[in-house]
Amino acid sequence: MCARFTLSDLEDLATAFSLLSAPVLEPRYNIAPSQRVVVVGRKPDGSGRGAVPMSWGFVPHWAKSPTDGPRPVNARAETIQTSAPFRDSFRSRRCIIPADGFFEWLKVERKKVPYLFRPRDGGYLGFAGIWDIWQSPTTEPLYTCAIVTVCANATLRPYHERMPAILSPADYDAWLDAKTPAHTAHDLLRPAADDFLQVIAVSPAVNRAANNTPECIAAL
DNA sequence: CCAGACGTTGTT
DNA sequence: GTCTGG
DNA sequence: CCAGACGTTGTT
DNA sequence: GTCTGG
Repeated sequence: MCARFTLSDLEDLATAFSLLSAPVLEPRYNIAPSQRVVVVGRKPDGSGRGAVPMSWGFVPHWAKSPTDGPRPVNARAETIQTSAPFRDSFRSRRCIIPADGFFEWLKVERKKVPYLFRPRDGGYLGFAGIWDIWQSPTTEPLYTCAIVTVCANATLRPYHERMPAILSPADYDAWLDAKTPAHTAHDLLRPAADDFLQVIAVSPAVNRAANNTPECIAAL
């Protein structure tokens, strides 16, 4: 789940995440794997939050190359503390990936019909994420991230078994703080409340990753 | 000991 | 069918 | 996630 | 990097 999302309403991004600025100037209606995403983290000196662009699709720091092996866009909460690629990042490189909605598909008569899920009352989603740096002697460091998934809630269940872990704003600091104990951080990974998200049928325009227009998030 | 795998989703 | 790129 | 490409030999 | 299988 969550292999496509949107970040279109930039007006309040900075205030929603206590950022002085965000590395995004253009709205994004159709964010797909391998593309650049905004990642919110704690500044190294601990003085609040910062936003950094990263590539969506996790590459562990020990990978032989970024193209050797899969680049998962999701990490299962159930196994994130023990899986080899993810466990170090879960301990010390947690982040929040802002969105204003995400997409799922239903297969209807062999066609993929997309739906947009977003907060019923508007505002942002903060996906729980993890990140890592991959480096080689001859290239720039590659920053990558993945979105943590949990079981679907009642809203998602007809569409998919999994959903992104959506943090409540009150938990942002604890999630980002590398000093937060792993079991405490893990307790923050829960399905959203059943009444939190609304479902909106949208145009198949979103199916093509190259389509990055408001049509992708407009209700049919 | 070294060599090789390590991750996700969906679909069947 | 399966892998890669977006 | 979906969309799109995927291969060879020989010859230029 | 670290763990598993041979």
